[in-house]
Amino acid sequence: SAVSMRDIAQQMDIKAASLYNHIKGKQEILSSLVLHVAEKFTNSTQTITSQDGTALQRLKKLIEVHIDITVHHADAIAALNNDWMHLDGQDLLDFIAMRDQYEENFRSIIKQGIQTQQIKAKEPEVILFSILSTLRTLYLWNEKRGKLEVNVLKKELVAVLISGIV
Amino acid sequence: SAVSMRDIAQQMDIKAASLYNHIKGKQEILSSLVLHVAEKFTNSTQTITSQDGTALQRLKKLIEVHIDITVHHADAIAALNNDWMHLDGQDLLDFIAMRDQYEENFRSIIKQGIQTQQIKAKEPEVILFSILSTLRTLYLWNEKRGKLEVNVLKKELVAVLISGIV
DNA sequence: TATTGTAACTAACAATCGTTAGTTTTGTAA
DNA sequence: TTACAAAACTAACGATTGTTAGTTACAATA
Repeated sequence: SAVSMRDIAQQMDIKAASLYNHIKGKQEILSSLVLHVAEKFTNSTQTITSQDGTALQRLKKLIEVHIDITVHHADAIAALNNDWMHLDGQDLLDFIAMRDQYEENFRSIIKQGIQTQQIKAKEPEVILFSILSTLRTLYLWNEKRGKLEVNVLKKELVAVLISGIV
Repeated sequence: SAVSMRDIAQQMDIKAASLYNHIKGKQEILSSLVLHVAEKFTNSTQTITSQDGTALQRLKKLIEVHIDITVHHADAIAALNNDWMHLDGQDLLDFIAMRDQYEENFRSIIKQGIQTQQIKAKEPEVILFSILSTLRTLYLWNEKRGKLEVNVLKKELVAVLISGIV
């Protein structure tokens, strides 16, 4: 609601009513933005989970893929993070299902790592939350900052999230 | 804008107009929520920065204090995280000044740690961003989850953020 | 040249927003 | 019992919202 249809139209140098020649309504803008990237995230974890590798290799890959998607879809991710709860009907249900699946895949990789003793036996939820929080906020920080080169960013962030800072 | 004055009034079992016997307007609700906790955060970093101790001791203390404030002011922190940009006039300027000061204190502790070699020589901004993202999102996760006991939460989170997970 | 589909436009709608004015109820102190 | 202040109420305001109806401009195709 922070952006009106008239705001959007103005940015496109047309009138608000003209938007309706192209889209069904405001909700469609939101859902096409959000569901599109949500699928990307969910599909990528699904792929990684189904491939083989140690938990740590998978976790590293997961972080790198998340960074890639973030860098290439910063705007849509802003919508996803802040406005997913304003999706309606089936769109909302679909989003929640995808988010749950994404988190569940993430969680299972962490648990696998704890079981094989590659990861220290901490509360898995604390680890999951800590990593996910950082990744989900990356879109904000990446444009504010002087934009590190993507590969440098990956390397540094993987190191900090996995090995800590000491 | 996701919450109307009529919504707020309904939760209080009064009519919207009656709110104006107690407050000046909607903006006052926002600013009193946000500025109050913002001061808490900024004051606490200021105190820690002025006390002595190694960088790592300070960093640990900083994380613990942030967790304390979060647990005790979850609702106001939701407003701070999501709606600080809707503050107006001097309130907005004050908030930004406090936020900048908070981050600057955080940053200087990290840099101090790198200089004394207590902290690995990574990009300080990546470390700052990673820790702050996690702390800022804690309010969301803390109510969703089964609420770990505060001291357990502190111990686990400090360990994950500082020592990593391997 | 005539036709047709795309995409712009103006004007207006019903709903909702924050807020104000003016009035009534309620509880406490004199 | 009276007086007064606090806090509730009703009703309405002007502005803004998403959306629709109806119309016009324009480019490509037959």
